[in-house]
Amino acid sequence: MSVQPAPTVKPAAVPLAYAVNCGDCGLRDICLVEGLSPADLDRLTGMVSTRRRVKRGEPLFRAGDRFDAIYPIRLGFFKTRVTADDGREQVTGFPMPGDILGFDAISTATFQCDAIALEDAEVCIVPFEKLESLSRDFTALQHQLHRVLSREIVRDQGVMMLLGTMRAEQRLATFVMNLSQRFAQRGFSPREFILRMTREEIGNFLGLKLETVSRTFSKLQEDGIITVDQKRLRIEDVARLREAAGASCALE
Amino acid sequence: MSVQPAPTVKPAAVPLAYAVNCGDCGLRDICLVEGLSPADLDRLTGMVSTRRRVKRGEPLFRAGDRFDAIYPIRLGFFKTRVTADDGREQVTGFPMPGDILGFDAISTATFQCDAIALEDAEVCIVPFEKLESLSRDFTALQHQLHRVLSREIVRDQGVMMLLGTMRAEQRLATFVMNLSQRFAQRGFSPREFILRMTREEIGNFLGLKLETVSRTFSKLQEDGIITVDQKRLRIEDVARLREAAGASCALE
DNA sequence: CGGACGCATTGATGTCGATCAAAAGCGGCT
DNA sequence: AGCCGCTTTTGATCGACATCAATGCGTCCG
Repeated sequence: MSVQPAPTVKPAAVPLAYAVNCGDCGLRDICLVEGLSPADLDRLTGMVSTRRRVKRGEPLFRAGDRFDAIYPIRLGFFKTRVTADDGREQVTGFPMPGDILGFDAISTATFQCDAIALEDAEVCIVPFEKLESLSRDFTALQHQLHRVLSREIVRDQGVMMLLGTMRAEQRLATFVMNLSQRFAQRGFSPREFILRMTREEIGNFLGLKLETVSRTFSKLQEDGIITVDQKRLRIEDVARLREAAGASCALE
Repeated sequence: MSVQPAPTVKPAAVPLAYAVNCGDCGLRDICLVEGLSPADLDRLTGMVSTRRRVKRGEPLFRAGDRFDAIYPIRLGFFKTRVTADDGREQVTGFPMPGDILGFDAISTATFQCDAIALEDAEVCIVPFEKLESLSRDFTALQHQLHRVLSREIVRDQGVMMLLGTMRAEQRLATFVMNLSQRFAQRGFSPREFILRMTREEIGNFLGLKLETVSRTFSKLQEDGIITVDQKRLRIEDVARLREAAGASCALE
């Protein structure tokens, strides 16, 4: 099976690629654009005319790189990863189209994590100075920027909850619920999708070893809650999956 | 011993309390104020004339409360805590003077966590709409707000690294190193301080049980790295503590 | 076609931290 | 002072997940 550029089930109404401006972009409701007037949209679009493609396995940026833009994702999954001095790595998330990369870099003007494309991907380039400048003129954009930054903080709290208080099965169920919801938000099937990341990457994110991820997938499958075949995952019983997740799947 | 309003060792030059404006505040270098001109400071000060005291054990805000201001801490330790539907709790941090509470609330205009005072405390009240408005006029403030939001995201990445990859001793050593550094930044002794939180709260933050925290403190003490007597902690060997922390103590 | 490599699955065993339990220290209150 | 409750410490045991190991499967490539 070849690497697919988008999740299994394509939405009827929302062609993700090839939009030429933010107003037409299928991701407008998720990205920076919410609540902006058409005229405002034109100004925003003018700013993000540049795009960048990233090949599978390659970094969009690395920790230490100089920061000058944030990157809304147009296409493809990424992983973000921080590395400690002694080499320990922690995957901090799996951003997908509509999510925005680079907020960790604002504080020091230097990226603090690596962003690696898990498949061939494409991002918008939003020069941060321009964004700041535009958001001074332009209240709706300012609000939206602050909301998106805050949303990232809330997401991180959810991950802390997961890592700090959940057992393996709950972590994995929460992870699957979260992916499902995010696919749904983007117009894809919440019931069946392709896992873009390896068991090891999932495990690293969830604070588990890859063997535990594999075993736990198998157990959820034995229980009839999901079906997993390699990277293809289907949710068979949403209610019981939610139950297994402990009813708190607020990672995003 | 009674509850002390400030850490053990008082700095000579920086009286924290009783500053009447942001320019005089001992926390200016940590809080929102960095890089602002005197005139700018006056305008900022005008906005935060209100303060609020919070008694030990009481909440400054709770999850679900309506958001309209952020709260730079002037005095006292807090804990922030998120609660899952099923009652699981996760302490997400121990903010201290100079840290700012409430950024999790911007995205939904509703607080997502509880902020509980661990001792009698005092915060500034910064109405968020006014702050946004002022930061539109006022580039340095806008930058600083973005930096502080981003800093919070980076901090959270550090916590994920801790919860996802470290073993108990490493977690606790990292925690102590982090407290030490934050005291140092604020002009207090990095070598000796009072723990404002219980073993249970530490454990909850670090993803450990209180017994494990206690045992691990005892072990670090046996090894001559620290001395702990109830809530009083002294670092005896910074180098070995750093080593035990795995050389990555970047929680803040 | 066949071999090699990366990824996933499954089993056997080990270990760190959780859990259960008891006792002691300290602070607060009457 | 004296009692009570909360916090902390320490010990004994248990269990979930890590670790070590072997095998299988899919894909890529010579």
